[in-house]
This record gives sequence, C-alpha cells and structure tokens, in this order.
Amino acid sequence: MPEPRTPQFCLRKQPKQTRSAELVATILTAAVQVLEKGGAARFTTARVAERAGVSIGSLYQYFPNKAAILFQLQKNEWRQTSEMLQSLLENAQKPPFERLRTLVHSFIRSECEEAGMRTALNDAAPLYRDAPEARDGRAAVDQAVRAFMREVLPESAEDARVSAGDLVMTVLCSAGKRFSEKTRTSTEIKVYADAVADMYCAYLTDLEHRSVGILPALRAFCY
Amino acid sequence: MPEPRTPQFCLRKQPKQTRSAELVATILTAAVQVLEKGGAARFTTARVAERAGVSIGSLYQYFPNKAAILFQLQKNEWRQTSEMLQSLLENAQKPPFERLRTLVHSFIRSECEEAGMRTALNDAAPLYRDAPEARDGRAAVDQAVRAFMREVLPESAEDARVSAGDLVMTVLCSAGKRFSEKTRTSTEIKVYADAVADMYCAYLTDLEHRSVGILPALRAFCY
Amino acid sequence: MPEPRTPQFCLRKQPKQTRSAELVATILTAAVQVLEKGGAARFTTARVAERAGVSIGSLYQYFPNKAAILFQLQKNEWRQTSEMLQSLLENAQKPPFERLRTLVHSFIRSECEEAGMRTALNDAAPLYRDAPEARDGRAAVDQAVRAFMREVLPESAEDARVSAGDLVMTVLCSAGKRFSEKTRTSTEIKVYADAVADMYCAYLTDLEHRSVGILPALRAFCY
Amino acid sequence: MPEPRTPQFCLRKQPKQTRSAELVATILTAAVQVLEKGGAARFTTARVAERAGVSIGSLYQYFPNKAAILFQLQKNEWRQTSEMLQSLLENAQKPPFERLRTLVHSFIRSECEEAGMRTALNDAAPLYRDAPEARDGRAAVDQAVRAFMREVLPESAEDARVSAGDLVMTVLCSAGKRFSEKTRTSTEIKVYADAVADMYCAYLTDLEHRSVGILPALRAFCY
DNA sequence: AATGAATGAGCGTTCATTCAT
DNA sequence: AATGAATGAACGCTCATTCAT
Repeated sequence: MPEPRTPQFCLRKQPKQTRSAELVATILTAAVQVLEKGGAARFTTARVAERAGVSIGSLYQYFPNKAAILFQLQKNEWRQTSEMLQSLLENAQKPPFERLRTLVHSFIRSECEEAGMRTALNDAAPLYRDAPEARDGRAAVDQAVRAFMREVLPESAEDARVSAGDLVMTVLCSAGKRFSEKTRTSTEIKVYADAVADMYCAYLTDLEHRSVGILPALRAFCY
Repeated sequence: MPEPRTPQFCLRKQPKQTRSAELVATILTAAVQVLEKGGAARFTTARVAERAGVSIGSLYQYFPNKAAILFQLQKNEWRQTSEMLQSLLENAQKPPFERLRTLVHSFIRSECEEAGMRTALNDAAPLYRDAPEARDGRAAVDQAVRAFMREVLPESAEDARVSAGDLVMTVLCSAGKRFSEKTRTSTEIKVYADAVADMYCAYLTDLEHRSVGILPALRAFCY
Repeated sequence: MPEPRTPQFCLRKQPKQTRSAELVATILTAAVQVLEKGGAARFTTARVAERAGVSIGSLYQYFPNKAAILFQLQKNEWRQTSEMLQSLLENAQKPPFERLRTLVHSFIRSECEEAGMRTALNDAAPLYRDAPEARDGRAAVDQAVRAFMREVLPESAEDARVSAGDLVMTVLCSAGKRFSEKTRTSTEIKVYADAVADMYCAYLTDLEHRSVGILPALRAFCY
Repeated sequence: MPEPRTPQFCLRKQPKQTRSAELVATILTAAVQVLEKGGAARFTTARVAERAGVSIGSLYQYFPNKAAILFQLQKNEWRQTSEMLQSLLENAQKPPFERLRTLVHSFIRSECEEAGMRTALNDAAPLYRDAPEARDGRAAVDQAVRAFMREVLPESAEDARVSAGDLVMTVLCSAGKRFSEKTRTSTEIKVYADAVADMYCAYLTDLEHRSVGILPALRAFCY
C-alpha cells in the first residue's frame, strides 16, 4: 500500500485550539480580500500573509501550499451555498415550484453579489480542481435535490428524476456563473432568474406529464 | 502624442505568404498540443516554440505575446462552433425543435471531444478575456439564433424572443462547458443532450403558448 | 481606486536590522564592482547578485528593480560630494576664493579618482534619471552655495548671485564629468582645476565689480 | 602585423555610387527620427530599417553594426557644430569677445534646439564612445580655437593659450549639454549664454592682464 | 510556535545579427 | 544587390516554499 503523498489540499492540522482556529479564519478572510482586490493572478501567499498580519511561515504551518488556501475558500463557498439551497428546498410551507423559483433567484443573486471573488476563485480553480475532496460538499445538496424531485416528479422513474435533478443543478451553477461574469442590475437579475425558473418549471411539468401520459400531443410537437 | 498600444492580441503580420501561414499554423498546432499535454499552467511560449520546432524568436515574430496565441486558439474554436451552429439552425429541411435537438447534441458532443484542450483554454481565459475582439465572433451566431427564434416563437414579443434566445445560448455554452469537464461516455452525452433539448423544447413551447393564451391552466401549476 | 505605483526607486525595506543593512551594503559594493568591471552595459541584476554572493531573489527583496540599485549608488555619490562641498564652502578660516579653489581641486580630483565607476553610472543614468527624488540631494548644496555667494558677491543683486551660483555649480559638475572621462595624471588635474578656479575667480570678481561700478572700462573690453 | 578587426564603426563601403549614398542618407535620417521619437532605449536596427523603408539586410550592408549608425550620427553632429564654430571664430569683422559671445549663444541655442536627439545620442554614447575615429572631428575646431586664442591672449605663453582654449571648449560643450537637458525658454537661453560669455570674457581678460602684469592687485584678491 | 530572510527555477520577452533565397 | 525570416543568448523579475533562528 503506497504511502499517500502528504501535502495535499487539506489543512495541515485540525485547529483544535481556539488560537489556531482564529488564525486560520484570519488567513482565509485575508485570502478573500486579496482575491477580490487583485484577482487570481495577483493572489500570492506573501500577499495573503501580509494582509492577515501573519508571517508566511505561520501561514505555511496551517496550509500546506497555496492551493490549499484556495480550496478551503471554495469549500466554504460550497458549504454556504449548500446550506442555502437545502433550506430553501426543504421548506415545506410553499408549493414546490415556488420554492424552486425562490431558489433560482437566491442563487443567482448571491452569485452576482460576490461576482468579483467568485470569478477570481474560478480563475484559480486549476490549482485545486483535482482535489479528491472536491465533490464531498455536494452530497448534502444532492440528497435535498433528490427529495425535492420526488415531490415534483412523483410519477417519473427514479433515474429520470436523478438526471433531471442533475441537469437543473448543473444548469443553475454554470448559467449562474456565466451570467454573473458581468455586473448586473437588480432588474436584470430578476428577469434572468425568472426566465431560468420558467424554463425549469416548463421542463419539469412536461417531464411529469409525459411520464403520466397526459400530453403526448405536446411532445409530438418536438419532432 | 500617446504611443499607440500596438501589441494587443492580434497577429503581428497577416501571413500572406504561404510560408508564414504555415508557420502560424504549426505554432497553433503546437500550442494545442502543449495545452492538451500540460494544461494552462504549463503553457509557456518556450514550450510552444520547442514543440513547433521553431525558435522562440520566430514565435514572437508572429504573435505579440503569449495571450495572443491563446486568443487565436479561442477564436478558431469560436469560429468553428459558430459555423456549426449556424448551419444547423438554418437547415430549413427539419422542423425547428428537431434542429434544436441536433444542435444541442452536436454542441455538447463537440465540447466533450476536445474537452482537455477546451478546459485548458478556459483556464487560460484570464489572459485574453479582456480582448475587445472577443465578442465579434458572436454576432453571426446571434443573428442565426434570432432568426430561429422567430420560427419557434412567432407569436411572442420581440424582446421575449431575444431574451429566450440569450438564455438558450448561455445555458448551452455554460452547461456544455461544465458537463465536459469530466470525461463522458457516448451514452452519457446522449442522455444529457436529450435532457437539455427536452428542457428547451418544454420551455419554448410553454413560452409560446403563454403568449397566445392557450395554457393558462398549465402555468398555474407553477405556483 | 488606482493601484499605488509602489515600486519606484526607493529601497523596499528600510534596513533596520544590522543583518539587512549589511546585505544592502554588500549588494551596493558588488554593484560598484560590477559597474567598474563591465560598465553600464554589462550591469545586470544577476551579475550583481552573483558578485555579492547572494541569490537573485534576495537582491530583489531589498531593491524593487535594477534602476533602484543604480539610483542608490548615485545617491551615495551625491551625498558624499555634497558633504565635501558643504564643509569646504563653510570653512570660514580661509578667504572665499581660496575655499573655492580648494573646492574645485577636490571636486575634480574626486571625479577623476572614481572615473570608471562614475562614467558607468552616468551611462546608466537613463534608467533612473526621471526619479523625483533625484533632485533632493541638491538642496543642501544649493544653500551652502548661496551662503558662499553672499560672501563673494555682497553687493550684487540676489538673483544675480543665484544665477552665478548655478552657473558655477553647473560648470563644475559638467566640466568635471567631461574632464574625468579620460584618465588624468595628477599634474593634469592640478592644471585643469587651477584653470577652472581662475576662471571662477575672474568671473566673480568681475561680476561684483560691475555691480559696484568700479570697472566699467574693463567691461567695455568685451565688445 | 595583426590584421585589424574588421567590423568597427566605420561605414562598410564608401558609397561612391549615388544610389548607395542616398541609401546611407535615408538610413541616417531615419535613425535621427527613431532616436528623437523613442530615445536611446528604443533605438533598434529593426526600427531604423522600417522607418527608412529599407530591409534590415540592406541596412547591414552599409553599417557593420548598430553602433556604427550612432557613430555616424555623432560625427555629423560634430561636423556641423564644428563648421559653425569655425565660421564664427574666424569672422574677422567683429571684435574677438563679441565673436566669442555670439559663439556661446549659437552653440547653446543649437544644443537646446535639438536637445531631444542630442540627449538620446548621448545616452547611446557608450556604444560608440570607444571608436578611435571619435576625436578626428576635433582637429579643425582646435585649430580655429588656437588661432582665436592668439588674438585674445597675444601676450600669454603658448601653452597657457592652449589650455585656456581647451577649458573654454570643454566647458562650453559640457555646460551646454547639461543646460539643454531641460526644455528652456528663449529667455533662459539668453541669460545663461550671457552668463557663460561673461565668465569667459572675465577669465580671458584676467589671464591676459596677468601675463602682462597689469592687474597684480586684482589677482591678490583671489587668495 | 513563530518568524521572515533566503532561495533559484522559471517565466515572458527583446533584439543584434546572419544567411538562404 | 536586396530581402526579411530565423535565431537564441540574454535580460529583468516573480513567487512558492524552506529552514535557521
């Protein structure tokens, strides 16, 4: 069994002590600022350390390399987004499509709000993209999405539901990222989010109807 | 008199002579190989020159800087895709939605085929992203898309058509890019492309019906 | 918010610690040697670092760029010359013209002593010439010169004194530089310095006499 | 007898044919323009050739290297200046000191007029400075100066005259160069040139008087 | 634990000069 | 004679990472 290569992207030590945890937080905050200010190209460990008011040596005591900092940033983004999506999807108070619409709006708005940082983080993606831990964050969201899809597509086959859920999430992420590349007004965001939500609703409605055989005629139109 | 900022991303000399054109082609081919082999991070002018069997000086006689090479690669990609999309959209033989479906399939398949190079090219985007010439390639496609939308949404308002066309293209591009990040089997591609096409068809159908007032009931389902 | 153009010609860190100060001194000494040995054309950061027995990275930790090294050298020259000129001008023991003569001798001798380095430094001037800090060194000397001129030309108008002082200094600098371009014997130096001093004395004497109206006849000789 | 190292600074071929002579002239004119436009740092053979509308190959057929072009430029400057100085010095119509004053004015004005080019040429001096032919241009002027000095200092010893002449010329050149480093108004030029001329007149007058023993008292003032 | 000075491989780019055509 | 494509050594400079203190 080959020894796993040590310096990956994970934290060097689990910061149990409060002191350490604070330091990590400070560094990550500084990293965000550096990323926002100068973009991925100007993101250097020296700048992060300076901004954090910490020596480079200390920085390297908690992060094995530059990529690890960026990866941690990305993980935090994912966790945050993930929590938002979950809470919106599980809110049983509202009808499913209304929840979906809200989710689209929230997601896209949040993408636009931190566009600068996200673009920079995205530019830096090549540095941490290969991390195996990268997809761990998705599990929780995936589960919530699947549960949601069972509500919306009760009659469809399970694999159809899974793939529909994947498509919805993939499109949301990618289109959100693309859309937020430019600065957007509040109105632009609303219009775009509504269009995406409309598309989702039409798609999911159609999908369900097809599986229960209600609209064969409509489907024929596609060919 | 402010010095004209000559060296942007355009070619240094229009290669009129066959000799020059060949050299440019050789360099671009080498660039693709370097990009595929080592990704954006290992893409250096020296490596490109070496791979092309050309001195670094010769390389710089045709390209003003590294970004220009990448930009030229991107432009070629764009042109190629653009031509494909146009020819598929304008093919009046098939019904619109079938054309759309074919287009989605072709686009996503082509994205997946050169995934490695495209990903690397995308990683390098920060280097040429700000080029003013970057959006010139879209004009032709945009026009074809608008014409197509007039076929599909004859009753809708013009601005609704434009925004629907934008959404369709944005989603296609971004979702295609995202999807092709991983290696995909032919089946995965088909399933995914069908799902996207289904989504588009449902969306556009719904959009048109709404504007002619046929399906108010279906829309109510969304809330 | 325009990025503050940090890296000019000043030192990157004020070398507070002895360690740093020593390193800076080592680098500057090496720079002088490189300059003397190979002239401005062969003055490269790599050579300076190598000669200083220091990595190129270390060099750049203290100097933001090549020009900064040369500029520092120039500043040191200026400071040294400046101190010499001041002390000679203010020495109230000797009569003014004797002080002036001593000054000319000292200045020209010192120019000739380090001629090689000074010529090279001068050749490199285009690199740092535009520095705003370049003229700060002159203030102290200017003041001393003005005070001296008040002794020598007590009856002349203030602006005449200022312009006479400027002329004397300009001529001294430029003629000294030109003269020291070739290797000179001690005798040549003495002869030349005496000639310059004679010229100054004659000029200043004449100037003062003219303003007090003593020698109108002598002036007539000029036309 | 060792074969003289071929590629020095002289022209590659004496351009006997009109065609060649024209080409050389074209190149030199272009060189001046390149020098004026971009300074010494941007002075490249490629730019000169392009500006001259000539291939680099042709350029190298007439000039063995870059330095040779600059050297030729410098020689032309010298010849031009030289002719001006000679004609002014030899003009027997006016009294000597008036000629000298005119000369100073003309010289400094001409230095200021082409300041940009001259500064650039000076910056490039390290490239051609070592040419042995460099001092040939001075012979004619030196002779004219010596003749002039015999007029002004008829009673002085020959070597005193020579060294006075040298001083006058050295100071004129160097002070002119220094003075013309900044852009100057017509008034500034006049004031400065008059000051220099005054200095010369006072100096030469004093020198002559000293050698004929007229002003021992004045001389005493110097010590 | 914390520091930050030191390292040096590596990068993008220029330009004087040559030489096959 | 004229061309201009080709060369490649050399440059200035950055920055992730280490390690002696």
